[in-house]
Amino acid sequence: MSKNLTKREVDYSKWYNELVVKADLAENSAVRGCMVIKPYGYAIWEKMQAELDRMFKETGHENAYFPLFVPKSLFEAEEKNAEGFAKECAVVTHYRLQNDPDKPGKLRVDPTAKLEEELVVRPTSEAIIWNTFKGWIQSYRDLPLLINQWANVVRWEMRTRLFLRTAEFLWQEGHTAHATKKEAITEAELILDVYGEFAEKFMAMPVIKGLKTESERFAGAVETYCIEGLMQDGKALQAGTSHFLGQNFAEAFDVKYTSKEGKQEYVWATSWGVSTRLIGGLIMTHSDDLGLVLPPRLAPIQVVIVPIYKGDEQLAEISSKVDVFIKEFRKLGISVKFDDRDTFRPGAKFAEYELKGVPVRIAIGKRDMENNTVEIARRDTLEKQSVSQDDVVSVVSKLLVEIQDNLFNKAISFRETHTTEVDTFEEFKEAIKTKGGFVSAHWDGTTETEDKIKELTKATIRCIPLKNKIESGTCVFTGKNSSQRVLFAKAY
RNA sequence: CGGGGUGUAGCGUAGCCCGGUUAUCGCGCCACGUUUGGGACGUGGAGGCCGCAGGUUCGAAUCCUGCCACCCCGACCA
Repeated sequence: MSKNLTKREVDYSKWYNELVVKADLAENSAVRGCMVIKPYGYAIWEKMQAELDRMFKETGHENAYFPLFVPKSLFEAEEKNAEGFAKECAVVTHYRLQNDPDKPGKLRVDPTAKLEEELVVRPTSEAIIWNTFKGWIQSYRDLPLLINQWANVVRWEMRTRLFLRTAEFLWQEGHTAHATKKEAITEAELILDVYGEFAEKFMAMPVIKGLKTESERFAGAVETYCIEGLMQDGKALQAGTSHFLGQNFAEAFDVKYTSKEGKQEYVWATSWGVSTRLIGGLIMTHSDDLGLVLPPRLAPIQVVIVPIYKGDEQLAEISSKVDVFIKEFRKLGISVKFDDRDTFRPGAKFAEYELKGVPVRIAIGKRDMENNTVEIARRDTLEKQSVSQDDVVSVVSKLLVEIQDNLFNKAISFRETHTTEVDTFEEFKEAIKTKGGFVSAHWDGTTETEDKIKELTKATIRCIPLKNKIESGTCVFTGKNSSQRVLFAKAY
């Protein structure tokens, strides 16, 4: 499984295990595909959460929390949405266990404790939230309603893949209600920009903003916007989506408001989300054979200091110097860890922090103490330099910015060299098969053509880029007229 | 749900075809000592219902039957 995370055939299980272990309850297939996220992996998620949460709040959104369980009758209210998720819902049917009369010491479901109405474990929360919004919205003065929820959801996928498609995952889901169509579309696009900025500025993962085709659209949406990243193995990753829901949910849940003119109107809606899949994207965008490579802005530990010493006396001397650095780093908001464990040798520590993707490592030993220097190593290029102790803090803080930029630039140039414009289906097949990455081609706009191409090449339309230039051409498959290119790729 | 594969210590494995003492090796773990500028070394030690249940046999990790789990490839999907 972990081997699928990048193209290289190396054993990633070791560093992968630093982040996550799969839930593995003996003899129990029920939790297949769920994750146990270990503290270090979770810390990355917390960093992501913090930044996204800040960005949502800066754009006027508020957090709230809604139930995990959705009564089936609510779930099925918006038909397309219900139909789209029906195949992957976990359902609660009973509320009590009892001792099993046939098997002492074992429990069974109490057959008398059957629920009147089944409860769906949320695969997404539109239904329960819109049922609640009905009570919150009466007047145009109640709008816009801009709500976000941090939560877990469950989607019972047939096949799971760690971080990218787990049965249970953590995410944020935004749900908004607006007075006008225009305002709702603006909101969906605003969030897409937030996601794009987060991906590029924080994750250093370049993304293409675009629109989904009809077949890839969210169930119940009028339009689905997305950001698409490109992983090192040439496969695309849908990293976030923002949906313009029209009035579908307002109609399904009868959410109306009284306008300034005194008329009853249905509200307009959006929903949007990103999940722990982003951790998978982060891993697959930057990691190398030595382990994770984390962009400084999301690294739980930005700088690690490893002392090299013989005996307590040397350690004490080094520690008092390091204490000064730590104070200065903290003053600048740089997270720093001093690893003075005497149970591991320096080499083992170096390897460990490379595995964990810590952007900058400082080593300081007796020799450095004599020369008033430290050794600074950067994770992205693995370069080392000797720096005067007087300059450590300024050098490192510049280096963190440089690493962040370098990771982004590297990923951008990877994407550039793995994006191919083609005009014939032969070129198309060749590009998908041998090179991977994005293939930019004209498409006649029909689902039939999209399906055929998928069948023949396994590539799907990732998006119709928003910043597309209009150029007339002919569909790479059918030869029909087309006004713009779309991006195809094999995807996760 | 279809097609293929694999289950042996915390992890990775040898042994299985061709049944035969006390199940192999490496990593990791524990103790002591020596070490410490790129994953240290030595000595000693702990850890196994060989996936589960039946069967064949004097004898099963090995052969047979059934079941279970996991992985890969499809269908589905953020």
